[in-house]
Amino acid sequence: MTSPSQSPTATPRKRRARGSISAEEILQGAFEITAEESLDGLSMPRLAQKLGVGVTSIYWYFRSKDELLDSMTEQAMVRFYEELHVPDGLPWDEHLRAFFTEFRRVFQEDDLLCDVIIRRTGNFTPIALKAASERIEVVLEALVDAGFSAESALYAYSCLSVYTRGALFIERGYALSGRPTIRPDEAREGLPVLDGLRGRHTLAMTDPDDFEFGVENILRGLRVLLADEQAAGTGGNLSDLPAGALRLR
Amino acid sequence: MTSPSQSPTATPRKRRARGSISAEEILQGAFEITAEESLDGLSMPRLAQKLGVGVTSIYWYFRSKDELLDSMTEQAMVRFYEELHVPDGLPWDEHLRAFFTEFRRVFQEDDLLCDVIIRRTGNFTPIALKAASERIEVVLEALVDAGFSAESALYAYSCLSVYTRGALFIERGYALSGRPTIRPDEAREGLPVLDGLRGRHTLAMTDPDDFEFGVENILRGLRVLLADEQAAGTGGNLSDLPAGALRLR
DNA sequence: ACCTGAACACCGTTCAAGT
DNA sequence: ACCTGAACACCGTTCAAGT
Repeated sequence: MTSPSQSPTATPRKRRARGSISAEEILQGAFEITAEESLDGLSMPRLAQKLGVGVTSIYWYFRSKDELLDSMTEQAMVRFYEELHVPDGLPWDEHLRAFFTEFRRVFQEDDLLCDVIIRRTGNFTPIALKAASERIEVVLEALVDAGFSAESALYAYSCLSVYTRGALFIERGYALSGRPTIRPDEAREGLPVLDGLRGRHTLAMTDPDDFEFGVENILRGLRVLLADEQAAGTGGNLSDLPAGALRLR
Repeated sequence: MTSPSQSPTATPRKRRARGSISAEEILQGAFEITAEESLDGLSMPRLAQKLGVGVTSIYWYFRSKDELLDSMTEQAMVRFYEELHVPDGLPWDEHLRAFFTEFRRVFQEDDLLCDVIIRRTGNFTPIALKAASERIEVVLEALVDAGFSAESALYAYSCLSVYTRGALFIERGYALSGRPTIRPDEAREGLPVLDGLRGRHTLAMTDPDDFEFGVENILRGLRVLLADEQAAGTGGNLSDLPAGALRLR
């Protein structure tokens, strides 16, 4: 009555044929469970049950749950870049804005991708890293074409990437905690500036207007940097001349 | 031989007296375990064992592990701000730089604080939120004194905060994954810009020079914003005049 | 009012088989 | 070569007591 093989007459589930499972099928099941609830709801027993397979069978295809997650990340990475649509031919700053706005949009709309990519940065396999690098390269080339040095281009990308992923981390953390995002205003009592913003501004720091400000502000900084670099760079190794020194020529 | 109460003659651990445990003592034990290994190593049984207490006793003081973690976050918050030393009297941009550089330093040097505060944003209790708000207010006031509007001050703080916490999230993710931070360079093959930076720049995006660039670039953006705001703001509601329009007076 | 062990429903993983 | 159940060492949490 309590055991899985209930009474002796009930079928305890047939043994599956030799080639009847595959890594691909396991991965698909894992994605389905994660999509239905969350990554926390994904367990080896639940997955085995869903596939109609003994728990241990999964370990033939994936040495550990971690290895399974790594494969999910790789596969999700491909899916992510397929969904990331950024128009061509934009000026560099509009390009960055479009790229990171879209970057954020895709992850906001798909918690699964967020859990399996953003929250697993640091667990990227070489394959996942390669996929990311290829997409980053495209953005870097646009920046270099616009006049940034390769170094500055990567710094610029990194800054926006860390900012955007930071916002996603924080937002996902709120969602997973199950607590209300909008916080009680008591925390602002006796704090004149914060209290003055009551009603106009939450402390979430990741609302749409926060994100827009953040991206625009980083772009503002990059524009100044580019102007400085171009002013200094045309004559050779002049990067410590004051900005605009060459305009006198 | 295998059971905790080994042979009948061995002491199975005495029953503790009525007032012999306290929430404070439990919290302290929880911090010790977390400091010795990591937050993942903290479990209710391990904690009970460390305290010489039945597992269930902890549940008298904390309704759940989550509630215990919430209390840890609150207490860590106080500790964090005690360790955060930012000099007084700096100009606003140097103030922000000092604040967030120090912010990052403290969390980098103390994984426990990082695990219990940064990685638990979204789980802040009203008490934790209050502590944070009070410290944020100080920074906001410095910005308002420098001429920023209250809105811009909070946006500015949020941008740097999200960026800094993003960097900490990512770095901690690398550390916890146990994988090497410096990645194989194969991912760069066939990618001219990234390949050209080989050896000079990893893809971690959170190295010290990355962070410095990110903060400086955000400050650059804020300087332009402040100049625009001051130019537009002196005459009243002129925020859509082009920057510098009032300088002609 | 406080502390307790036994028990429940879960985990991830290993082992020694089966076919 | 692939699939299996039993078993191990863990979890967080609840219950029905003890004192």
